[in-house]
Amino acid sequence: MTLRHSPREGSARRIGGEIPDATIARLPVYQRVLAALAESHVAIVSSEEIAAASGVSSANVRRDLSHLGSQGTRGVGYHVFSLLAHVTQALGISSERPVVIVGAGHIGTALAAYQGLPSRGFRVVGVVDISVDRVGFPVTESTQMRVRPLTELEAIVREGSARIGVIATPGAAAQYVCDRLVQAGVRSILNFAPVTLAVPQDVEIRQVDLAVELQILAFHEQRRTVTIPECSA
Amino acid sequence: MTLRHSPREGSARRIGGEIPDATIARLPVYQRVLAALAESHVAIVSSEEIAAASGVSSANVRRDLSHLGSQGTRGVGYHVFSLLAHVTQALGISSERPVVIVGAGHIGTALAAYQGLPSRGFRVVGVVDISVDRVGFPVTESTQMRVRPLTELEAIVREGSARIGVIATPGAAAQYVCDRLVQAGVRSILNFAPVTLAVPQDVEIRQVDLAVELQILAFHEQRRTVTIPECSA
DNA sequence: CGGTGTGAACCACTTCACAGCA
DNA sequence: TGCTGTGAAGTGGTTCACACCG
Repeated sequence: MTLRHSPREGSARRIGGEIPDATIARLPVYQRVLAALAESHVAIVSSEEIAAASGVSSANVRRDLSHLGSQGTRGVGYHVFSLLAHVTQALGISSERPVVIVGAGHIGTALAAYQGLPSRGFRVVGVVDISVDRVGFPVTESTQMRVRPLTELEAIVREGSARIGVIATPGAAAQYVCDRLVQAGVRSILNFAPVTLAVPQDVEIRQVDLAVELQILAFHEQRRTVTIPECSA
Repeated sequence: MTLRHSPREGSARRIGGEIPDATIARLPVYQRVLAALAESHVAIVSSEEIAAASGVSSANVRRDLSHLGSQGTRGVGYHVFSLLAHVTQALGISSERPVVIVGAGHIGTALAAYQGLPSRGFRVVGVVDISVDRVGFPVTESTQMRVRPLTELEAIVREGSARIGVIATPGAAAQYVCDRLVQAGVRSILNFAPVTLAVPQDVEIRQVDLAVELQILAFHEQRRTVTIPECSA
């Protein structure tokens, strides 16, 4: 799932275009699709094609893109390169965003090893863990980055200017780690631990729980087998 | 993120209570919270308390629970055990759901090793990979389950009666694997590869893209720094 | 033509506010 | 008295349908 924690940042107006949250959640997908098209030297694309490649309705794609004030050509479509630039710009990939990862288990390592991060504007400035079995060892085979001790968390955040943190620890440690991240100045947290975290209002949390995703699938699966699949009139 | 693929299953009515999707996505969270309370031998809980522990408003909790036709006591609260039973029952955890995982990289391994799965009603019946470097080796240190070759995918699905599959492969392989899963009879797929998959209408896909989650955080992060944080009247 | 951009209708979900009951 | 359960109002997002224009 993806809990949205703060119902609506009581203050904090948006910039010009007033982009809805639902649109923002889709922009990265469009970006990926457009990047692939650009790679294939496709110059023009229609909302219908973007829709098909993103699993969204074409009307929704057009609405989303209109929020960026983006410029398609009527009767033709969108210019892939300029649209990609627009989307990328809206997502703010201009600068390199430092990210710190807490927990060098499977998920933490997966994220640290993920090839797609640099191209999306992220740089992992450190992976920390509490276990002596992991500290000092390379994060993955393909990197020379080493896992650092939890004690260095604050130093890593400070030196790397990280404002985004990832919690990939067991549930029991999550709130403690969260507090330390917030204390160190991290403002955005991606939490993989299966617990609800308490944070100050100005810190944003995104929750990803793998078991929850499976449970949602299972629910629909169950319903499908109980319900009559085709029910006309 | 969590793309909802089918805008609304054109057919397929819901059962009695007509439970909304948004509620379903929160039920697993309530389940977790209630299980923890039960563990602590708490007998009664109010919607306010559940709300606090789940990061949801109390009105929303009450509304959600009312969809299950659940029975709280006015002036008192909910009986933890019976409510937990209700929620669990609604999620359909009665039976053990077999799951097959494709890709024994970090994410696939993380899921296979996740302790929380059995208690939520899932059983991993197989982990397959195409790489000779992984096939035959134990999935994790703590299991005797071994990674099996991709060629055995269909056999594993059949023998394990798996109707849920997880794709944890590189993007390039995802559609191919997806086709094979569907062909083998899998009806629900959790996809971690950063691609949009094409599936028949009766197959449900849930998409989890770690980079997308980070990008959404980054967007808000950016906006926060650009916008005036406190803007009264 | 053909595809964008968008008002307007529609829909799903959330929140408010309070009646109703232990 | 206090908390549930729920009509009614509010909010945000999606879809429709078509005017508009290259």
